[in-house]
Amino acid sequence: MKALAPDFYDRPVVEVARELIGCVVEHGGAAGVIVETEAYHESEPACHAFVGLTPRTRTLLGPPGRAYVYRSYGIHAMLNAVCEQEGVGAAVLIRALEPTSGLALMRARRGATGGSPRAGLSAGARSGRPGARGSLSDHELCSGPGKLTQALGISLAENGGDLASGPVRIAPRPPGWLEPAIVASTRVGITKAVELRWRFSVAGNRDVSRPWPRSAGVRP
DNA sequence: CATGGGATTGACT
DNA sequence: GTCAATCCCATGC
Repeated sequence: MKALAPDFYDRPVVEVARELIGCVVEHGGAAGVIVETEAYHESEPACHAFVGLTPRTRTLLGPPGRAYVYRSYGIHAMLNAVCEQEGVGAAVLIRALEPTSGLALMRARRGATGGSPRAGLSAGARSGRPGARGSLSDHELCSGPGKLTQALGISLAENGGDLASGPVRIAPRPPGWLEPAIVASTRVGITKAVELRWRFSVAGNRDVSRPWPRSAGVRP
């Protein structure tokens, strides 16, 4: 699989966020097409790099084309692609994938421990719902930033890795994804700079993490 | 050194 | 809709 070169990421982060839609993320024997992204830039307060260089933002301020992986809510790993020139804190958060290969592996990882502590044990069995565990649908595997890292087996150990050489790799849009229908909307789960429409997703795709707000103008 | 807050998810009321 | 889990790290004494 041919990966995107570092210079792909060396341009305005919002542009890269849009261009990454349709590209393929691969790790741990599984892969999926990116269907949702968000851009973050040091010039706005929702970005971790807003505060400048700290141990946490070292990768974020480093050279483009690297993976920035951090832990969220003490539980989930978040995968970002570092963008813009070295010294500028900017990254694209990969928020959702449409699974394309290694689905059995994804399902195994998602069903196993590693996500929410409660996921797995008590879940489905007790609620009586058939199959809350062990039989996740394809659309439940990678439809969220924490879900996709779990499905691909991406952990904090991958922080700083080169996205061209791996272990986490990103490849260009495959045939059939050359011109995705992209919708822009506001970012999810943040409390600052909420007005920026820096979230991009594939219109109508079933693997996105959350429905589109009315303002996005997507027809169901 | 102590504290507080998340770029979330899944279970439960 | 509400809520807890859980840990890294930025911030403030």
